[in-house]
Formats: sequence, structure tokens, C-alpha cells
Amino acid sequence: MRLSTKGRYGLRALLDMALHQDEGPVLLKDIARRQEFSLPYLQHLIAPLIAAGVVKSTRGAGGGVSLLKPPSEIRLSEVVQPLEGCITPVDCVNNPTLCHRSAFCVTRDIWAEMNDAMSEVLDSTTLQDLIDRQKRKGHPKGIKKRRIVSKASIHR
Amino acid sequence: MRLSTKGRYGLRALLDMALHQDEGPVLLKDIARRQEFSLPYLQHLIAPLIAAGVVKSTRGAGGGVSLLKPPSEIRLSEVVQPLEGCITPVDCVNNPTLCHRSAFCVTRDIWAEMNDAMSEVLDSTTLQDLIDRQKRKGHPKGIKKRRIVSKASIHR
DNA sequence: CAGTAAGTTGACCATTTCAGTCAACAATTG
DNA sequence: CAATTGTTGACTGAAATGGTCAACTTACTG
Repeated sequence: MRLSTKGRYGLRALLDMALHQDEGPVLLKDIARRQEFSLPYLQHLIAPLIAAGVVKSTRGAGGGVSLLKPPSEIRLSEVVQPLEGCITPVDCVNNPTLCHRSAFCVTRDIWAEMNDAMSEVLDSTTLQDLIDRQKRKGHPKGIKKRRIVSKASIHR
Repeated sequence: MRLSTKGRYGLRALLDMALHQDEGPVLLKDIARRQEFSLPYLQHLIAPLIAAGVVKSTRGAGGGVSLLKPPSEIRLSEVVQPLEGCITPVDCVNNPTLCHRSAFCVTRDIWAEMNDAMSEVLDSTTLQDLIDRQKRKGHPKGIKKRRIVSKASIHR
């Protein structure tokens, strides 16, 4: 039941973006440095978010990425979905025809309940909520200065 | 975020067992046939449930598997956990030291909320609840008679 | 217009996990 | 002893995961 790094890193990237966008488009390079994952990988996380209409990119010098909507209008489900695909625990929940047992399968009902419970969290939380929480916690802008980080550090 | 077949098939196997245990120990062979997955695979699903103390097995002729507790005392979390391991979306939720960002990471808080939401469903539902639902739905004992099933049928 | 700074895209790769089979074995019954 | 039934571990093919790298496009700067 693990989320992949796409969803996890992608959401962190978006939060980082939100926390820095007052300074204009945010450089992928800076997000990667602050969030401590590689730029090449980050590039692949951004693409689906652009396709989903959550993020806009500007090329060329002075370019970068920025949010297309105010953070209060971005639900986490809008972010996680493009990155992870549907988050359902079992495919038959959304696609009953996958299994001929669906109609009378009660375990499927349970997976549907789990699905609803997870969706509820992601639907009811916005990027703004994350920003607010971050500000209460400190480190409001993440790690800003370049730091020497050992290669062995775990990015999980 | 998919559950593996272990958790899904395992829970179905347990429900099947519960629905048939009035007739004494249930044969793995029969569970496999009714639930439409292979016996060799089912054998591997039973082992963790025995280790977890949910299921008891009897070898030899007339043997089979049976529940160690009444269905009303078996929470789904007790079944899913041994099969899937911890169901958390991200490891750092249960093990903050995995990532040095844990202390100030707000995305981690969200994954923790998702974790709680999922756990709540599995903790608050018992095998008896599944039995009751199944009886209301019909097919109370699953598919009993041997049926010819095409190889192409999808077991998802 | 040249040069450089960005983001974009697709090819590629190593490792791990998943889903499952198979065969040898242990225990129980009759 | 023979038949039945569960137990265990080795093994395997396919797919997903978690990346890297290089070529390309676009845009700004001087």
C-alpha cells in the first residue's frame, strides 16, 4: 500500500513552489536542491502536473514553474491523482467489470470504504492548508541555503 | 497505492473459511476452487495467517484450516497486517528516523492522516461484519458447485 | 544574431516487488 | 503402509519503481 516517490516528491515539490512563488517563477533546480532530490527526476514529476493544469512553466532564462491557481483552490487530490493515478486499493472498486464477482463480493465493499476514507483526506485538504501548517511548524521555506549533503543520506 | 493480491485473496480466503467452518476444518483445495485462485498460491497466503494466530491448521486426512477465534473477534486489520505488512502509505509515518525532514515535514502529516483513515476502516470492521453483509447480499457461501471457468477469466 | 539559461521529452537501465509454480517434505488418518 | 492434507523453500517471468542521460525546444540577454 505504499505511495510511490512520484506522489511524495511531487507534493513536496508543489509545496516548495507555493512557498517561493512570491519571487516569481521557481527554478526546478532550486526545488530539487531544497527538497533534496535529483533535478532529472524532478523534471519527470513536473510533466504530469503541467498536463493536469496545476502548474505552468516558462522556458528560457528567467523561466521556471509556477502555480496556475491560488493554493487554496488546489486540493491534494488534484496533485496526487496525476502523479499516482487513481489511488484506489483495488482496481475493481472503480471498474466492477474487471471481476465477475464484483456484484456479490463483500471484500470489495471494504476496499471501497478504504478508498473513500483516503479520498476524503486528499479532497478535503488544500495546498493552502499545507502552507499554513508549515508556517506553524517553522522551516517555513524549507532549507534555503545550499548545504553539503552526504550521498548516503536517505531521501525517504 | 494498490493492495497486493496477498491481502485481497487472503481476506477472501478467510471469509470463505468463516462461511464454511460449521462443516469442520475447511480444505484449502475447496477454498481455492470456490474463490477461483490457485491452490499453490493459497498455500502461501495461509502461512502468515497461521503465524498471526488467526487460523489453525490440521494436517492429514480429514484435516484443513479453521478459525482460532469467533469471526466477531477478528478485526480486518489483524488479517491484512500479516499479509501486507504495515499498510502505511509512506514508511516515515511509522519510522520518523528514516528521513531527517520528518520533524518539520507537513506532507508527512498528510500521509499520517491517510494512514489513520485507512486503519480506522480495518480496525472497525470484523470478519463477522463481512459475513453479515454477505448474507444480506446472497451468494452466502460463495460459489459452491464446481464450475468450468475459462483460463482467460480475470481474477482481480 | 549568438550565446546561454531554462524547461521537455524520450530512451535507457538496474533493482526490487509481485504473482505464481513446483517439488520435496511432514504429519495425520485409517 | 497408503492416502490425504498442510508446510516450506527454491525458483521464475513479468512488471513496476526509481532513477540517469542526452538531445531538443523555447526564450531571454547583450
